[in-house]
Amino acid sequence: MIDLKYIRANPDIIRKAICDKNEKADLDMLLAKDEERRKLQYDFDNLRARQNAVSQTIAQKKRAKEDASEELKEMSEVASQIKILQSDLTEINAAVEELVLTIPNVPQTDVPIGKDESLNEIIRHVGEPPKMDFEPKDHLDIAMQNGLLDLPRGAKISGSGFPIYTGDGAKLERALINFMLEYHLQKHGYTELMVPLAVNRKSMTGTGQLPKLEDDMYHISEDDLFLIPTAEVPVTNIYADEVLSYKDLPKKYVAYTPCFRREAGSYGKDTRGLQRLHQFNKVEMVRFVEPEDSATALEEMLADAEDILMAFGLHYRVVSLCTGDLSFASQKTYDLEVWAAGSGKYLEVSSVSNFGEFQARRANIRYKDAEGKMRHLHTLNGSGLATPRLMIAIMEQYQKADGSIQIPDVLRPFMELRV
RNA sequence: GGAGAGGUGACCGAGCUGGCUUAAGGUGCACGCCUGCUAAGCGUGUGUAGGUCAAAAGCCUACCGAGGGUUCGAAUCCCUCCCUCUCCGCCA
Repeated sequence: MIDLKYIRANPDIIRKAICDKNEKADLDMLLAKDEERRKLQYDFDNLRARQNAVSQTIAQKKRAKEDASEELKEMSEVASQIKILQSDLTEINAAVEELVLTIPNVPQTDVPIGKDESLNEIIRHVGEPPKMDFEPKDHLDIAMQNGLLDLPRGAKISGSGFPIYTGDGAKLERALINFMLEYHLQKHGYTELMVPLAVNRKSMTGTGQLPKLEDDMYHISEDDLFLIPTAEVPVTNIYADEVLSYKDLPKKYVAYTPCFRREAGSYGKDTRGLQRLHQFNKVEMVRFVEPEDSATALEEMLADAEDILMAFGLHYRVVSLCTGDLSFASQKTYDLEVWAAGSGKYLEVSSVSNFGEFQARRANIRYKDAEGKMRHLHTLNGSGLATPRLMIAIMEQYQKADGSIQIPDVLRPFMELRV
């Protein structure tokens, strides 16, 4: 969340951020409630001060066996006033809190302004589309021909968007996950975590999925738990309500998890095969850094994700999201889009974002800097990578004329483990 | 799910027959002093958040797992919930 003091001091910046991000937060209501809150707080504090002072007097008089009935009479009046103020204060604090949580993060100044993805900025292309002397097939056709997927039966047991990977398809999926994990561990210095796949409401609020995206998530009502839409949620929240030392930073974690997304209300578009799923696998990178380091860390994480695509020898492009396409919590985001040769388009396989202190405030993650000052740290995360579209790209970019697939060399050892 | 014990400041830990605790004491940390022997001793300081203020200082308020309640006054009494530990039950 944004610092309330900052909002109060810079309402225009916030107003512009809400507008640029196509959000619908009621800033004026928030400012009015905040004003009201401060008045109440002031009255409450003064009354409390009075009560504390007189209570001391009462205690002294009682000890000296003196009469304190006059003070007691006054205090019974004060106490009832305090009670009223207290409940008003509780109410208004909750209202302010609720409103603050609807204020989106402020985009960085170098983020292109635009209302939707059509105004995203393509930063660069890397590699070349493979040259083929035959008509490339679509990944679903390739997968069917090679027996890698069974989507109808996935749909039967769960619903559409829940894929079954079969035989070598399952093995390839597992190889991708293992390769990416090991790559980030060995070459990029991350620490691996295995984390819960169901998290509570507090965690979802901490990273910013709630309250906005509740309808997009699978919810276990009996226990009020949510299936994670990304490992970002459990991993970022591991330090919620904690105070770290600057000596502990930066922290770099990588975690593989399945991800679950209801994506309420989105049908039809780009849903063929593995393009858009309710359950998919993803290797996620998360960093906790000092504020001064987050801009650099973002570029590093982008490079970490790109390394995977380059290791696979895939053609892709790097996109900087415009304000309208930025997520609620993000200050700046790069997407990596990989070339799907069969369908002739670029597919998003990674999103790398800097959240500044936005998530750290929400989740209450702080650290003591070298001067001993308590500060909110910065969080970042990036997919490294999501597997379904990566697999699409591998199938489509590495297909041969006969419909078979030539697995990238770096994956071979992961496909051929022997027991 | 059942029974018992417990959750106190960065950490350990006292207080828990309500007011003389602005949460004792210790460890750690910071600064200073002392000392020739790989360290110890002594002294001082040491949280977070909100408010007030142009700002700082100062002052006020809140915070002893969370939320309610009783009371003039709650770390301390009562209720609900969460979590941890031990034992039992159930289960991969």
